[in-house]
Amino acid sequence: MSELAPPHLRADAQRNLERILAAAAELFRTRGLEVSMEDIAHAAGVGVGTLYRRFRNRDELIGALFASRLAEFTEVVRECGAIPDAWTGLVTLLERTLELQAEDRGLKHLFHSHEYDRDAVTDVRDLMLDELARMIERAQATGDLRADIAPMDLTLLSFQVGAVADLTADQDPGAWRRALALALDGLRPNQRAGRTLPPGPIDKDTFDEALQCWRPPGSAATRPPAGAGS
Amino acid sequence: MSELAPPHLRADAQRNLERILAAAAELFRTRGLEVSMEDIAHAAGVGVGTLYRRFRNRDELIGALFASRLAEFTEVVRECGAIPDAWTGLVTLLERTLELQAEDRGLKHLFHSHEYDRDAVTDVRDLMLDELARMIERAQATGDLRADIAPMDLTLLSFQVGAVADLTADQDPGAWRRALALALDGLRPNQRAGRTLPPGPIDKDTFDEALQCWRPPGSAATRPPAGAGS
DNA sequence: TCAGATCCGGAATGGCCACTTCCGCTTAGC
DNA sequence: GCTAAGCGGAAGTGGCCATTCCGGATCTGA
Repeated sequence: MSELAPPHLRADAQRNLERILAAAAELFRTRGLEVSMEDIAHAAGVGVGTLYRRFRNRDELIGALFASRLAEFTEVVRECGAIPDAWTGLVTLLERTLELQAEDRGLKHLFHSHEYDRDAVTDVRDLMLDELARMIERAQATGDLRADIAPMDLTLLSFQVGAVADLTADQDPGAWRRALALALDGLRPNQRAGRTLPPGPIDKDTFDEALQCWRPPGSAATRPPAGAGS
Repeated sequence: MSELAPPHLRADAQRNLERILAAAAELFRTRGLEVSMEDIAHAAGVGVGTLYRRFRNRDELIGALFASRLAEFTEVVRECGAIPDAWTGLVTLLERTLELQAEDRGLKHLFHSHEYDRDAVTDVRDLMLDELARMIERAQATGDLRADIAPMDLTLLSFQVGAVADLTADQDPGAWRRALALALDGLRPNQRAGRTLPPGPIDKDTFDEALQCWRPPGSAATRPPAGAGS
C-alpha cells in the first residue's frame, strides 16, 4: 500500500495516507462499511480534508481497500474446489468464507452489497455458486450429502450463519461455528429421516432480488455498549 | 379498536382513527417499525397532525397496535408446551413463532427490540426460553433430540431462520420453511454423526447484549424495487 | 339552519448527521 | 529561507424525520 496516485508524495503525506488506510481498514472491519468519513479521519489522526484529498469519496476508499480482499474469496473457492473429498470441500468452503466474513464486517457487507463494486462482487458470488453446484453434485454422488439439496440451499445456509456471526461478533466471535456445525449436520443423508423438505429451494434470481433490499444489521443501531468481550 | 381515550370522538375523528390504525398496522407489518410517521399518515389518507392528535408519538402508536400481538407469542408458547410429544412441540413452537415473525416485520422487529416496550418483550422472550428448556429436556429424554443441544442453540436457530424470513419476505415469503426444516434435521440424534459440536452454545446474557446492537435489516436500505412478488 | 366546539391538513420548525468543499496556516524539501 | 505541497477542520449542503402549530373545514346538537 505504498505506491498510489502521484508517484511522489511528500513524506508526511505518505505517512498520513498509510494511517488512513490502516484506520479505515480497522473501522470497516469492526463496524462495517458505513462508518462516517469523519470517524475514519479522526481514527487516522488527520482531518477530513486530508482524507478527501487522497480519496475522492468513500467508494474510492472502499475500492482501494477491498479489491484484494475480495480476491481472497476467489482464492478460497478455488482451493476448496480442489479438495478431493467433496463433502470436506463443501464444509471447508463454508467455513472459510464465513471466517472471512466473521473477521471483517466490511467484507461481509461488501459481499452482500449492491452498492459498491457491483461487478466484482457479483463475479465472486457467481463463482462461488458454481463451485457449490459442482461440489453438491459430487458430494451427493458419494452419498455424503442428502439428495434434495440445491446450491441455493447452501447459499441461504451461509447467509443464515452469517447473520449469527454478525449478531454475536462483538460478544462471542466464534459462536457462528457452532451454528454452522449444527446446520451442516442437517445436510447429511438421514437415516432417521427428518421429514421431506418443503417446496423447492429459493432460486437465485429471487435471492438476488431480496439482497437488493437487504442491509447489514446493526448499522444505525445504538453504538455498541463499548468493550463487551466474551 | 373502537373505544379509546375520550369516550366520545366525533364521527369523522373515529373514522380517521380507525384508518390510522389500519394503515399503521399494514405498514409496520410489511416494512417494519421504522416507517416514518408521515408515511403512515399518508397511507391512512390523513395529515400528520391528525396522527399526532391521536398518538403522542410513534411509541404510543406501536404500543396501541402491538400489545395484543405480543400476547400471541405467549399464547403460542403455552399451546406448544402442552403438546404431549416433546419433539413435535418443539418443532411446532419454532414454526409458529417464526410464522408470526414472518408475517409481520413489525412484530419481528419488536420481538428483537430493546427500544419499545422493553419489559413486555423481555417477558415474552424469557417465557419462550423457559419453555424451550423444558421441551429440550423432554425431547432429549425420549431420544428425539440430540443430547448436546442447549436452549440458546434453538434461540439462535430461530434467529437464523428469522433472518432468512426477513431477507426473502418480499420475494418468497415461504422460503424460511425450507431453511427451518433443514436446520431441524440437524437437531436429530445422529446415527451417522456429523462431528461433535464446537464449544458450548452462546449464553443468554451474551445474546441479549448482542441484540442490543442489533437492528433489523432493510431499514435504511433502498426502498424495495416496488412490486417484486414471486 | 346555524353557532361553535372539534377536528383537519400540511407547511413550518428544529434537530441530526454525513458528505464534501474551501481556505488560511503549516511543513517538507530543496 | 523560500515555495509548493499538504494540512485541519469549520462551514456549506442536502436529506431525512419527528413534532408543532394554526387558519380553515367539518361535524353536532339545538
